Amino acid sequence: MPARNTVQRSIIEDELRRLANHPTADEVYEAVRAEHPSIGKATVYRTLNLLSDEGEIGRVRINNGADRFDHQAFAHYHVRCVECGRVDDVMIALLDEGVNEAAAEASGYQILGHTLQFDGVCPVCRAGEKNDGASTA
Amino acid sequence: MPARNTVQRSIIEDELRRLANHPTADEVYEAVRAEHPSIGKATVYRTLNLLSDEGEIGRVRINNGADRFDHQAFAHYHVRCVECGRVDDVMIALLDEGVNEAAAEASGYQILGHTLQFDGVCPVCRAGEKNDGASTA
DNA sequence: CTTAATGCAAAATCTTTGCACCGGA
DNA sequence: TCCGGTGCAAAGATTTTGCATTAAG
Repeated sequence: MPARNTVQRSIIEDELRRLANHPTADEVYEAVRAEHPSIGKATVYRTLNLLSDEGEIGRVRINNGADRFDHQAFAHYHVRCVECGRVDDVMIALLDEGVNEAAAEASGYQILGHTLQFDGVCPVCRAGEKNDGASTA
Repeated sequence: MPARNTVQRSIIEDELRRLANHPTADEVYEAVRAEHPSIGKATVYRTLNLLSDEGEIGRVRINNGADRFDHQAFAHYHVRCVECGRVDDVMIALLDEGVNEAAAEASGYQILGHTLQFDGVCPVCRAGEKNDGASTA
């Protein structure tokens, strides 16, 4: 396959693992640039795309705009805070295969997989709005 | 509740219902503009956002770029064709509430809801690539 | 009459691409 | 050597915003 083992590539992969959470491509870029100012944004985007295509890393598409990348390649679910936009892992059992089969029957599609994303309020934001109502930033 | 009942608003809502499928904001805009050339793109985007915030319509975020809007407000799932990008409804039973509860426990979030999106190949695209050779990795 | 909603275009986001040069295998 | 990778900036795609004007209530 492709993949030439460049320095940039491991730097980016490293940084992603270090950020550990679910950074956007731009956040990875900023982090990388902090230590290696000469690395270009395009390289970060290209590399992240490459890695996720290869299955080395995961990509989480969130309702808030930017894609986020996940250092964990194996399938798992995510939850997004509707208040602050943070994204965390949801380590619950994967849905039964029967769900995919039911979807195939209901839609006529050949189902390749699924994505389950939860929406909620993270512990921090819950604490911050003890009261309720008006979400003031 | 809607704030002000403008003509544009019902035109846009109407058009969305007529398109029926899962058009992007831009597709709605084009359709609306065909009959009402004076309506601006920003109004379409603003109205679509407004309606989905109000829960009048649904919003589906897809992996291929633009958001799509759904004239059906009630919760249901979607499948996206990885070949052509088409989006269709998947009318299967909603996941058990237990899933949300499990997610809440696993993440510490207060879970408000979830989104389940399937990826697959639509009937049309499957027909177009008859020979598959079972090489689906 | 009041003021939210509209329309237009410019601005803001996020991501990809063209091109010349560089470095890994 | 050879050609994919890189860096830079400009181009693309999508969505939002500022502001004067219009129209709903």
